Amino acid sequence: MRQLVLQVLTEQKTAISLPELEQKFEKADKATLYRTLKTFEEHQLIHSIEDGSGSLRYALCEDFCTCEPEHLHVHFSCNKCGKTYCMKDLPVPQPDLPNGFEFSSANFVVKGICSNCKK
Amino acid sequence: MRQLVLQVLTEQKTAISLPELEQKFEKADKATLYRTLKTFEEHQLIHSIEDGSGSLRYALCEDFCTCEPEHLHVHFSCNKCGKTYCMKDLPVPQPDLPNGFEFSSANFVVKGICSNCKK
DNA sequence: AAAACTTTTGCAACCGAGTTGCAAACTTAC
DNA sequence: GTAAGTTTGCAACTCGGTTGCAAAAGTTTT
Repeated sequence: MRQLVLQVLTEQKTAISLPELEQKFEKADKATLYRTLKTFEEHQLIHSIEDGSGSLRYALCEDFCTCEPEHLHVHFSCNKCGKTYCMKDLPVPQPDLPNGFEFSSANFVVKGICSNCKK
Repeated sequence: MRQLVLQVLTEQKTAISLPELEQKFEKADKATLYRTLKTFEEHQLIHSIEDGSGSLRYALCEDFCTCEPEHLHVHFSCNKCGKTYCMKDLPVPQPDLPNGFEFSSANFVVKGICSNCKK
């Protein structure tokens, strides 16, 4: 099962949500897929994005990604097709927080129209 | 009802979620509060933040806020107390998107420990 | 002030994403 | 082959959000 999920993930060009993953299989149980994603995430194989669609989306991490703040990248969520892209070349800036606030992670999602829908 | 909700909102130092708002009242119905927030949001009195807590949070907009991209600010979500702060002084940077991608909005949430929990 | 109409509210039901307990199926080790 | 550990599937449940509908409250018209 995990191997199959991994395969689907590698084939994806955009981040996938649990419900979408369910549909890809029709056979596997939601709970299994859910736990698979959690396991992958724990082992830093994938990262999760809160794109505001109501469901978390997941995408493969880069090789050697340690999921540290410096490695975070911007995500783009298309208002039209709903796809969520990993902008791996766009690092998340670390803003100057006020005194006493400690940065540990960040979620930066840009919304708009993707190049595919724009055409 | 709306007046009461507005009052609660002005008293808040951090963004509030629908379930939290419900608790503040004990009397009013979820649906009423829900619709109130939606109405406020439509009229750009408040803005919503997806802080990844599983529930949307709302906070009052600044006077004359038009909710345009340039007016967006960073939000900070504390991992300890769960509060979500509006960093009104920190504008959301507009990253250089690849060709064909059109920016329309953004959600930038920094996570970590807030100054209050740090003490 | 009553009638007609509009708006707001409360209830109940529902949906969808995520999550968990538990027992069955499967692996691996001995 | 049996015991121990792991993975899977089912079912049930939680929780935030959302909607239809009818009652209540508020407005306007006459």
